Order: sequence, then structure tokens, then C-alpha cells
Amino acid sequence: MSNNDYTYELLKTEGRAKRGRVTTVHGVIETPVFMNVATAGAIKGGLSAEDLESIDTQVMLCNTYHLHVRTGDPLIKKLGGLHKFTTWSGPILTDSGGFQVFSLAELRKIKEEGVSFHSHIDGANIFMGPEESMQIQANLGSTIAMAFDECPPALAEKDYVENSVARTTRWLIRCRDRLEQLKQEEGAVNPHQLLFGINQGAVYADIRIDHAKRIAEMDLDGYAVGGLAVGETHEQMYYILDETVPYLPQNKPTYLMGVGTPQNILEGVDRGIDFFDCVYPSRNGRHGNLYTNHGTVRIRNAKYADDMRPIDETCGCPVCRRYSRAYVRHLLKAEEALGLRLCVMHNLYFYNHLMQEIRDALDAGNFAQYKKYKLEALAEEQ
RNA sequence: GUGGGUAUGGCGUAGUUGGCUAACGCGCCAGAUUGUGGUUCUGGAGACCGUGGGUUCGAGUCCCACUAUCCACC
Repeated sequence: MSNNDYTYELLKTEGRAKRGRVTTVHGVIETPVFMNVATAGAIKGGLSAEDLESIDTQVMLCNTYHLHVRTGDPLIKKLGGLHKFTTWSGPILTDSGGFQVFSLAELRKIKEEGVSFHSHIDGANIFMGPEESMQIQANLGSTIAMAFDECPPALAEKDYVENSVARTTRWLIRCRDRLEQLKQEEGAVNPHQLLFGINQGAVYADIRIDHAKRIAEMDLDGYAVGGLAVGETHEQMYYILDETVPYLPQNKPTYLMGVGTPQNILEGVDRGIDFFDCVYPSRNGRHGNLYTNHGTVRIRNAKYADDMRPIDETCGCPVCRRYSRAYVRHLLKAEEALGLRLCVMHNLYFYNHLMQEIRDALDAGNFAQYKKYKLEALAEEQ
């Protein structure tokens, strides 16, 4: 299980907040970090690998399920793996497909071996379990593979969640064992591939804690908290993090899956989270909802038609350094692809830069102060 | 000047043989979206139907005049 090319250094703490540094075969990740979501190997909205470099992206997140059903992981392996294929040479994390599978599958189709469901592309029958997910992720050769888990609905009954979490634990053991085999096979794309386990348990703190203890014993490369931001309140999410994260190893990266708003991220960092990812910056960008250091800008609104200021006068991103609100608005209205690209670039830079500010604050030992200031600034009206 | 056509929310239009709180698209405004089933979804505001008369129980729909505008002709 040990991996000499992989380290997590805990550089500094403030309360439970962690400032860390992850070293992988694909480069260093300064944490806390926001991973940029590139589901099918590219950020939606037309961003290239070069664009990601220009907005200080550290980690690209790709999706096992999507790459499996379209193009296919065997072909990507044949072409040299996901890094060579996309030309993104930095760290890549692949989601296991668990989340998609459970949004596509009926609950009764879940069995001990795995899940059968229909492809959203052509309706083809697909079966995916721990071994299948690991095989796909090994073919892709990502830096970090995620365990195949079940993400129960937020409103699931407690006895359902208990059974589900027990199965997720058994699946985790199978994931670990299968990935170890795959990494040692001749011609493995990434023999140094890392595996993160995923904590589940919905909003039941006792289940979460038992599960966290159980998977912490497995000495995995990192630990995610999954199954949050799926319909529960923010208070419930923060409560679960308060209760659960202390039982995950402090000397390993922690990852809050699918979260979230800038506010969610500040609260997550405060509770000991290192990794985040979310579709918000890219999706909101495509919809013309832009983040600034002083509230959000709905760039499609008429009041920006003759506004020659940048999207955010305090932002140093390539978009704000050059283009005006009026022009960006015009591009969206005219359905020019460049409009989407600029909006998504700005929003991802905003998130990446937010994480840089958070790391700077942790380095300086004033995260608490920074968080208070930032939450107020984010709540401002434009 | 003559003949013909058209006048409906900011814009473009639908309104059946006159019949319930005048519809739609765009635009505008406001929400939603959290390990992406790829320019999304939901809601809201806004029109005394060019003006003035007339017919009728009832007119955006029919009649008259006026005004504006378009086309053709002189």
C-alpha cells in the first residue's frame, strides 16, 4: 500500500483547518485546493489545457462513467492514458462513477456485486461494480482513483443507510485489492495510482463516525466525505463534518465531494477539508452568473449593456485583465462560444484564487479573520 | 393626389363565422442549480388591442371618419 512517490505534508494548522502539500508523480498539489471539473476530459464551455494553466488550476477532475460510455477507457489506455490524451500533465482525479450510477439506476438494481443501469447515451445495459470501476480508472491512469461507493439519497431511512454503508465498506476492500493488482500488471498506465476511500452515512453522525473509523484503519492514500450537499441543509452538512472529519487521519488528504459554494468551501476548510470540487463555477459561468470579490454579477442583465468595467475590478484573471462586462454580455446574448469560455474561465479563476487566498491566510495564521472578512464580502450586493 | 394593405405589452407576432380574467417568442426582472444526463429549469412584471364615433346583450374581431405607415400607379 505504501507509495514512495506520494507524500502528504501537513504544513500548518489553525483550529481544525489544514494547510498541506501533496506530492504525486504528476506534480505537487498545494492544499486546500479546488479541483476543476472536466467530466469528459475537458472543462465544459471550451477551455483547453492551456487555459487551465493560465488560470492556475492545480487538479483536473474527470469522470469514469462518462469516459467509459463515450470513447471508452480501453481506447484511452491504448492511446497512452488520460494525461497523454488530454495533454494535461498535472494531477488528475477520476470520480468512480458511483454518483452517476446511482442517479441512473433504480435502487432495487443494486446488488452485492455492483449495479446495472442504462447508459444515458444509447440506453445500453451497463454493469459497474468495484472491480469494473477500478479497471476503468486504471485504464485512464489518473493520479487519484476514487473508490466505488453508494451515495444514498439525503432522505434515506436509517436502516437503509446502515446496510448501504456496510456494503460501501465491503466494496472499498474490493476496490483496494483490485487496484493493487491492476497497478502491478504489465503495461499499467500509472503504477503509482492513488486510491481515496469515501465516507458515507447520510446525516446520521453515529453511522458516519463508525464508518470513518473503519476506513481510517485501511491506511488509504486519502479520504473523502461523500453523500453531502445532496438535499440536506447547510447546518446538517456542517454538523456532519464537525462530527466526522476528526475521525479521518489528519496526516492524509481529506476531500469533500461535490462541494460547493465559496461559503461552503470556507466552512469546509475550517472543518479540516483539503480537497473540493463542484460544478458550480463552470455551470454558473455558462449561465452567466459570475462570482466577484463583492457579490455575484448576473452578466446577462441589461444594466451591464454599456458597462465597460471588467467583470471584477479586483480580479487578476485573463478575462478581467482584457474584456469588459459589456462585451462579455454581448457575447452571451449573441450565443458566441467565446462568451461561455470567458465566463467559465473567470469563475474557475475566482475559485482557484479563492483557494490561494485561503492558503495564504493559513500560512499567515489568520484564516479565522480572513474567513469572516470573506463571508461578508461574498454576501455583498452588486 | 388615386387605389390597395396594415395598425395588438419594449420589439416581432397569434387571435378561428364578434362570446369567459387578450396568447406566444424575444427582451426585462427574480429564483433554482453542489462527486455535470453539455447554452438549463421555474416563476414574475408589463397591453384600457392607433384615435374618435357607430352597430350589438356583448367588438381586438363588423361599419364610418381621422391619423400613422407600407406597396402600386399618376
